[in-house]
Amino acid sequence: MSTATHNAEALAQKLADSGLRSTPQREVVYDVLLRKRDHPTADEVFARVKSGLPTISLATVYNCLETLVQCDLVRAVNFERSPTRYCPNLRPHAHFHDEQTGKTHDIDLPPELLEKVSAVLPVGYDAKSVEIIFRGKATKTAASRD
Amino acid sequence: MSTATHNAEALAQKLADSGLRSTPQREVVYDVLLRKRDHPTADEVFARVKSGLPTISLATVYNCLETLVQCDLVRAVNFERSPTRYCPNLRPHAHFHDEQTGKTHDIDLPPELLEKVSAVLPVGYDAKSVEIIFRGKATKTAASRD
DNA sequence: TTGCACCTTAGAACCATTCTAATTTGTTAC
DNA sequence: GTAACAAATTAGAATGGTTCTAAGGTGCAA
Repeated sequence: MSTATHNAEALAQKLADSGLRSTPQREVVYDVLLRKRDHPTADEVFARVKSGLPTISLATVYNCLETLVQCDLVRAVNFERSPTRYCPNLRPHAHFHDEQTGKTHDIDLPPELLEKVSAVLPVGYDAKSVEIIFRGKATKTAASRD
Repeated sequence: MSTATHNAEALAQKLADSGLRSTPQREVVYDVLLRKRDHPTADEVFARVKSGLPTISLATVYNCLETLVQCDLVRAVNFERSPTRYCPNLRPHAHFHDEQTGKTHDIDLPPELLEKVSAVLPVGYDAKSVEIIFRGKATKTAASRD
C-alpha cells in the first residue's frame, strides 16, 4: 500500500470519527500538507493542489484546511497578522520564525518542558493549550532542514 | 508631579532616543494604554482616545501604536487573526487568552523559565524573542484581576 | 520667516478570509 | 433503482482590520 493511500485511509478514518466524509479535495489538500511540510499558506496550498485537481476553488481549500484543523490532523499557525500557515506535525512542538527568510521551523518540545511552562500559571487559570513562538534568525545548517 | 506628566516625560525621552517627537496624540494614546491595561484593540484605543482628543483619526491611532511598539514601550499581541491588541507591560510575561470571555491576562514569567525554554533550541537557531500563549478558561477569581 | 522634515488626517485601497446562493455529489429509505 | 435529503463544492461578492496616499498642519533650524 502506498503512503498516499495509507494517509488517505487515516484521513477517512479521522473524518468519519467526526461524522464527515472523505472527498478528493480533502485528500489532496491533506496530501499536499504532508508532502511538503514548509508551513504553506492557504494560497500556497491552493497553488499546489491545483496541479492534481485543477478545478478546485480557493474557498474549498479554506474549507478543507478548516476541516483538517477541526479533526486535529493539522495545526493552524499565525505570526502577527500574516496569512495563516498550516502544519501537519502533531507532535508537541514550538515554532521558530526566521525573520530574514520568513521560513518557519518546527522545534520539538520535551514533555517536561511543557509541564514546567504550564506550572507558571497561577491557580484559577486552566489552559487547554500552550503555544510557543521563537523569532530570530537560523543559520544555514539549521535552516537546511526544510 | 502627576503620574500622567511623569509618563509623558518618560515617553518624550524614549521617543527622542529614536529621533521622534512627542505629540499630543502619542501622549494620549500611550496614556490610554497605561490607564486601562486590558489589551485593547486599535479600535478600542481610538474610542477611548477620542474623549480627550476628539479630532484624532483612526490612522493616527494606528501610527501612534506602531511608534510605541518601535520604541519598545508597548507590545503588540495577536491571537489567531483577530485584531491586534496592545500591552504596555514591559516585564517578561506570557499571555493567557480566555476563550469564554475573550479577555487576555498577563502571566509573569520567571527569568529561569525563559532560559529553560530557549534551551530547547538546537544549535543554529538564534532567537531574538520568545512568545508564550496559553488558551483556556480562567475562573472568576483569576479573571477579576482586570 | 523661510525652508524643511515630521506628523496628522480622511478616505481610498488592500487583501486574507468568510459568506452567499447555486450546483454537485453522496447516502439513505423506500 | 430512485426519490429525497444532507453534505460538500464552487464562484464571486462581502467583510473588516490594517495600510496607503495625498493633502494639510506643526515646529525646529538656519
